[in-house]
Amino acid sequence: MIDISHLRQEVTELKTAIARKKFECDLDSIAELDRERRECIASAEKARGGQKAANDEMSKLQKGSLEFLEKVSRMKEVAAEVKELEAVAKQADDRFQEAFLSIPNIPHESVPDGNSEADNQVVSTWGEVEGDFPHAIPHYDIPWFGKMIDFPRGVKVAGAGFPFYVGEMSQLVRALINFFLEEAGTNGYQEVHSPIVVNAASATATGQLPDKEGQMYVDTNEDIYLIPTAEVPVTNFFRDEILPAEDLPLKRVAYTPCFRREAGSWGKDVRGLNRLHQFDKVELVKWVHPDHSFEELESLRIDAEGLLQKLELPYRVLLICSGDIGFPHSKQFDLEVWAAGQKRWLEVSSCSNFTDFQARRANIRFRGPDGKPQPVHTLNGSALAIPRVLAGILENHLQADGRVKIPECLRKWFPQEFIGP
RNA sequence: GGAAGGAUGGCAGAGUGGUCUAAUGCGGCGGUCUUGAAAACCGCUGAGCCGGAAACGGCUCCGGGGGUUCGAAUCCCUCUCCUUCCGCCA
Repeated sequence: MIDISHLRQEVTELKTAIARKKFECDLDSIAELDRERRECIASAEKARGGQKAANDEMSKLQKGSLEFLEKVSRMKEVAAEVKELEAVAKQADDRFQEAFLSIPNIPHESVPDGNSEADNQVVSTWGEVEGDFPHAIPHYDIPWFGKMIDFPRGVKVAGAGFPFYVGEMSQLVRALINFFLEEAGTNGYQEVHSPIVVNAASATATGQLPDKEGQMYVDTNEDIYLIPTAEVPVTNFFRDEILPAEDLPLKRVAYTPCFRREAGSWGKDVRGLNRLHQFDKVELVKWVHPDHSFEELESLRIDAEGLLQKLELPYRVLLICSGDIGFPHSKQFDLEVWAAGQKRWLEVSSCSNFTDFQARRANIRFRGPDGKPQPVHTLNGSALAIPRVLAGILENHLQADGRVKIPECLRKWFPQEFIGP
């Protein structure tokens, strides 16, 4: 949800900004709905005020008196009128709110123009990208891959996209989770262990509903959703709260499984670990003062990048263009690992500043210097998504003897130097 | 799953149809007094929306939604959540 003053006072600027996102959105008629709504509310409140004043007088009259009875019959009309005007006002308000909620967040001025992912900018690259990897093969073609990550049994037990990680591979997953959590702790993020289901209110606050309903697994009996990312429960931790200004910035990290139906992407890049219905991810979330959110986005991205560097994985940083950025995002960086075997980039992290967009929906505020509550800015970033990092490790660290070298930083939780036959 | 009782301001807790613009207490903020502090005393004390340049004024909010009534924190329906007891259980 954007700041309504943009709609009232800077429609032209707002139009330009929204147009950059390639969203269809009729701001003129939404502004008109706002005017209608305010008119209706004003007349309903006026009528209601009159009714209240009359009621105060009535309370001073003798209950059964002639004057009282006269007044009752007169007030019946007023009551009906108030009811009618209030209904009209509520209708106008609902119409406006629904339309208003459909306005996407404003892209930051530093976000480049563009129509699609083809226009995303490569900000930087790190490591031996597209270098000399004589043994490189796609991770799913490594001879022992199927033994350690069992897809057929996952299909039998759950369905496609729900593999088992077996033995040393399971330990490696656990090592990655521990490594990510511990690094985040060092960087000042407090660890939380979160619910992995959320209610509709939470999913609406972060923007999954109504926009991406089809992407989530839902239990209609309980009206709860399996989370597509820890962003949803963790951001909602402070929903409907006013945070002490001195607590900002607040930083949290959570490991959770994530569930995505991936409807509509059937058959697209789904081999091996590239795209799963359930995967593990460590997520960073920040609530910050509005003045510092874009600096906080930089440090968030640097926190995520540090992990890839310690894992010795070549990667690039993409600045997502205005046409490819998400509905609630103001600015977004993606981190992509170079998968040397598949010879393609795999997205392992998305770091975003939502400015006040989620905070307004979620009603997360802090007290400004004037004592008035105002929305915080929220940010989050994967650090990192485990299966694709695993794919990166398998493809980039594969040795001539068919084993895979495990990065030094994981040694604490995974004592062996190699994994494989 | 069964039964009963609850949900009121930052917290505790009154209020069962008409100055409730919600008592009282605690906490918090400001002031008086004091060398300073404490105590005591005095004052203030939430959120949203509408109008307004502002000062300020109005409307809404007593878990959510709906209803009854001229009038609802208060009565009715419904949903959610909490507590206690019983049952089952990691």
